[in-house]
Amino acid sequence: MSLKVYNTLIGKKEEFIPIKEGKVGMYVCGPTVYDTSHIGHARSVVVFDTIFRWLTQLGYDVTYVRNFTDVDDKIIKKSNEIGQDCAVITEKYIDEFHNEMDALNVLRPSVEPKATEHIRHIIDFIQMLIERGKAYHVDGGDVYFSIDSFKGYGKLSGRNPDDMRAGARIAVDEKKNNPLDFTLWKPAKPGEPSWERPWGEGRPGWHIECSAMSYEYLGESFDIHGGGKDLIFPHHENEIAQSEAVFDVQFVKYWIHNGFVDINNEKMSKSLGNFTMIKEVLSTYSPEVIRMFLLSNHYRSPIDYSEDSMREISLGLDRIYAFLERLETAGVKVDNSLKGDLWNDFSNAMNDDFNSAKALGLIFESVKKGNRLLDETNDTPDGNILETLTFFYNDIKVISNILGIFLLDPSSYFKFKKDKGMTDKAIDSSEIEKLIQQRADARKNKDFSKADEIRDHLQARNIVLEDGSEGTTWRFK
RNA sequence: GGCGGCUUGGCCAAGUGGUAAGGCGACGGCCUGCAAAGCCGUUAUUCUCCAGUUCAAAUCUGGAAGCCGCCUCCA
Repeated sequence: MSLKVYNTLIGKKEEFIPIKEGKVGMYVCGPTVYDTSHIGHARSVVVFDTIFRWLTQLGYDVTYVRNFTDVDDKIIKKSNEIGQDCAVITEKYIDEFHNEMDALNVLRPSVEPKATEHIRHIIDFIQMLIERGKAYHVDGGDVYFSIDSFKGYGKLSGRNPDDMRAGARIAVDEKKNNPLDFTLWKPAKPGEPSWERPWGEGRPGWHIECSAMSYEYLGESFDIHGGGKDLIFPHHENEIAQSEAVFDVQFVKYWIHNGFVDINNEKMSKSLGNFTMIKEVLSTYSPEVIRMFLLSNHYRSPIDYSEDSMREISLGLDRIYAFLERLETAGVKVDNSLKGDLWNDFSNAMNDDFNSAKALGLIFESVKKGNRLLDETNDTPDGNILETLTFFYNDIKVISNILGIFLLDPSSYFKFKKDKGMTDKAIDSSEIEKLIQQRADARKNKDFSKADEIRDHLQARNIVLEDGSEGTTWRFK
């Protein structure tokens, strides 16, 4: 089965055929680095990371570009507010972004260009647009893209420029030929980051960065351009206009857009004050839980963040790790040469527009089947059953490298959870061990009321005891 | 106002023409001194509603209702 992707440009799934055989050029809009990243940023990055991994798995030589917007009004505003140099701010948030993405198991893209390091290319790009009559500069130093000079404007977002012109929400700017014309270059105020240009000292607009940088690394025409749904208009529409106005060839073949992370079924927004930051989530849940959550819905659908949904995902991840641990205990070994039905089904799911939600369902099915086989053989499988279980184990391991989850050794996964609980709750394990020992003595003497008393006491502190064949262990509720 | 999307069991969710994956929860069982955990089993004749196309529809068409997003910075 070949890869099918949903292309925003045509509004449906189609077969993925790269422009150059065996190679894929992919550009994804990265963050504007002026603030802490939220869980919505994480979704976009994790989704495209998974897509990047899958394309690589399929054997494509992928050049993956994800930019940093490090010159922007919001950065300048922040700089003025806190009295720090823009470069200091952007460096800080780039570091933070990298740390968080590393924690989430996100692979570094092939290139991570910064706008400020490509001003030369941006200026050249604007110059080409002006020369072709697609852009114009006005008194005061602004340079605008002329919407009317590009006939395809609106083809990605399905908008008609004439309809939009009537829209009351677009502020009319006397200097623009058409109210929809957008900024390519804006004049700088004293003290702001700026670069010298024939048409005035200033800085680039947001949209032109991506056209210039994608051209630099991927050329006039490339395979995949991604980003959040909210970027379709105007950002990506404007990128198409800029790039196609200059080169006169199709800019991007496949446009891929991810849905939002909602809070209580609404988009996160400043006005609602419902942002959930990545670092906040990381302080509560393991990175794999977050990653699994982000991949548990189809990438184009909205996904609702809540404590409940995170708890559910966390339990599901425990289930998978418990199965892996059980396989290891039963002596099932990884044999990388084998690929089974699970891998096959998983591949089909990923080839169907990167359906990671379905893929996770398939894994749970295998977990269930595998547990049943282990039950039937009293955890001492051999022959065909051992082979089937080896297939499961192998396939899950290979899949873990695509989804970026359940990569840990099961025992370290469970140990991590416990250690984290102890740190968070400031629990001293030796005290717990002492109580467990007292309870064990009571049980030996058949003094069950005392034993239960100790257990209840610990339970009140969110500590649950588990009596196993090799003694009592404890964990957090 | 223009454009787009969504509505599947108690909750989350996959499923784009062939007769409802999966997770959480709940209930029953195994295990246990009793529990807990783990495992197993059961849990939607039905997919917001109405009409239509079809041998066949959650899936296609038309209409209604509700919800969400974009049109301004936004992943």
